[in-house]
Amino acid sequence: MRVVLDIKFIRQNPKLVEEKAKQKGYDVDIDKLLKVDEDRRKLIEEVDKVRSERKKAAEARDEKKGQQLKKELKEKENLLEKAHEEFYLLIREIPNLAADDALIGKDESENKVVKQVGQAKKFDFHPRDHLQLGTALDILDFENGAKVAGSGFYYLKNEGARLELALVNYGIDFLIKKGFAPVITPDLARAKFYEGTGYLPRGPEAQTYMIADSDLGLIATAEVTLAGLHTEETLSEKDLPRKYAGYSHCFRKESGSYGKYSKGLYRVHQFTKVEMYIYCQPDDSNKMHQELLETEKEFFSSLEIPYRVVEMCTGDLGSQASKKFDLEAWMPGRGDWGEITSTSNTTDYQARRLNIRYKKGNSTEYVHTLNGTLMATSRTLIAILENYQAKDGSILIPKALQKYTGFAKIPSKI
RNA sequence: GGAGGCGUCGCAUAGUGGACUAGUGCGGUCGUCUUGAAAACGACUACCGAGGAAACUCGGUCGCAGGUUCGAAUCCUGCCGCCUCCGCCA
Repeated sequence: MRVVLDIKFIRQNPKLVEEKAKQKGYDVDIDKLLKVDEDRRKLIEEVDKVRSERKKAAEARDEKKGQQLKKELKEKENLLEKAHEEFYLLIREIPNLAADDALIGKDESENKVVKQVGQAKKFDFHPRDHLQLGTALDILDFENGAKVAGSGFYYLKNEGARLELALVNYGIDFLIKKGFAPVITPDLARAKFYEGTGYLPRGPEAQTYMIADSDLGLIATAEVTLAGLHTEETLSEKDLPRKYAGYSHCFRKESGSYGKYSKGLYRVHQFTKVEMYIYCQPDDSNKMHQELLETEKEFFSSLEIPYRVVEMCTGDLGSQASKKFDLEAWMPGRGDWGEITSTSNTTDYQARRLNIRYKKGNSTEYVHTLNGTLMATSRTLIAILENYQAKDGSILIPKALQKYTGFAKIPSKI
């Protein structure tokens, strides 16, 4: 595991790092970190010195001295290893710095709606929720999903299945036109890629399904596999930015999530997602983040689904992000807005942990990485079914999507 | 799933316990020569860490992690990956 923030930067700006972490709601002990860092560096010097002596003794074929140095080295190396462990334990807890222009706030209640596109749709009848609609139309089947895989799993059937495929195809085409390279990623990844992207694959809070007797987990987002794509690589300046449109299934435990807002497709254990992921030069990442947000907006505008843009405040950024925006679509079934996309600028946080760099002139630097949801099929289906429903329970298909579905309407069966 | 082989610097290859301070070729960069270019010749050509204002010094890295040894690219164990053959199978 590599460092999260540059330790040299932390040494030089301890107050700033502490304050920025506090804005995110992280209580970090910088003094302890710096103390451990100092001890660690002292031990490195000592170990290097003994190794240097060992080398000389070996060259002189001095067995007696060599044996003695070997013992000494072992002791010092053990101390150093302990110091390293302690150091990494502390430094990995330090969150990425929020951007200087990030919205300050303590939790999600202080997030801010920065834009709204379209109006919360009004119906001249009482709108049904997607679960009622989908079940009645025989396109969505949670009952058999539960029978076969458990609560939170579902079957998409008939026009439902075709709708998901159409959304994926539309999404991928949409991104290809914007210069993204389409990629189908593995749906499983080794634990180090979860850690590298800033997710915890194990532990009580973990969202990830791990495969028993292995180091593999089912991915919760293609962000993990798309970041893994260039792990341990040094890219060249001329192939940046790299933009990927990743297609994958996503698996989430969602343990402890209940309530009316978790109903139906809103919170499920498996869904399909088209994810955008960008590697770029540090100077470009703000611009790229805006592009990701604009792309998400354009996509949902094209589907004519009402949405609003929410800027996350520092308390809701998580460890990885320096800045983050969500799109929330109008969901008539619940009569409220619900999250459908999220885009983060993770600056060099993931790049440091996964060692993804690029050559800039003579020097080698960490890239910046960004991610954004183009579209998760489950929640997009909610928005389409609920916003496009007619009084008789039939569903109109958004115009932009008709070319991909091959039908313009799901006829009522009510 | 079974058997065997392999993993060395951007690429190709040498190296099988101490002179490896990892050699050589190709590629690349710079220079000399040239009106210009080519050729030829010469130099340089990986990454990480610690110290230092810097020049630089020291340490580590031969797929990854351990081990044996005064000393490991080289020997041993585990893991990862690749190749060949067999079996099975969409």
